Amino acid sequence: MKNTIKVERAKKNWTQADLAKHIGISRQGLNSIETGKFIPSTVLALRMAKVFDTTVEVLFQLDEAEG
Amino acid sequence: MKNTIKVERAKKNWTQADLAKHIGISRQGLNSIETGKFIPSTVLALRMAKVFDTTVEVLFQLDEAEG
DNA sequence: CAGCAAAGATAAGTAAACATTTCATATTGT
DNA sequence: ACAATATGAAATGTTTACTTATCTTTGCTG
Repeated sequence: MKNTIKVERAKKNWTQADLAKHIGISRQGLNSIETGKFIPSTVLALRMAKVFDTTVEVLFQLDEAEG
Repeated sequence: MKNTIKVERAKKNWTQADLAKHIGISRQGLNSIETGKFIPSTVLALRMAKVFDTTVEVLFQLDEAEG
């Protein structure tokens, strides 16, 4: 799964630590999500979409193998 | 977190087993998601939204404590 | 009423998410 | 270039998503 977290973060000029704090996870946890090391729960995805004022579908995109 | 999986399933006249097969998880796993026993991964949420031709936000709603 | 399919629930086990700590490597400002 | 800050990443440990199996309940249909 791909994501556009870094882009959305840049729009708000937030660090990983900033975003992590907003959605209630550790900085390292967010880093692992952002770099695709693990799949976030739907709660986290919804929280992220909310703070970025966008949708889960915009933030996360399934790739071929997952579709 | 609340969800409208049952409603969407009813629209398509699918059983839990049908939906589970479509998104690639066990029937019991889907049952546990549908009844709120655990939070699905974003991949599953996106797959569900896709097969129902809707969005993750429509299928899953954070409640107060999670918002 | 019998019998089957759909659904809910629970227990035990596995895999993966997420935390914490720590260290290395950019990137940026002065 | 130097220092401070931001990011990437690995090891270890805990929690939780998810599987498989089993049992019960509900509702439908012969």
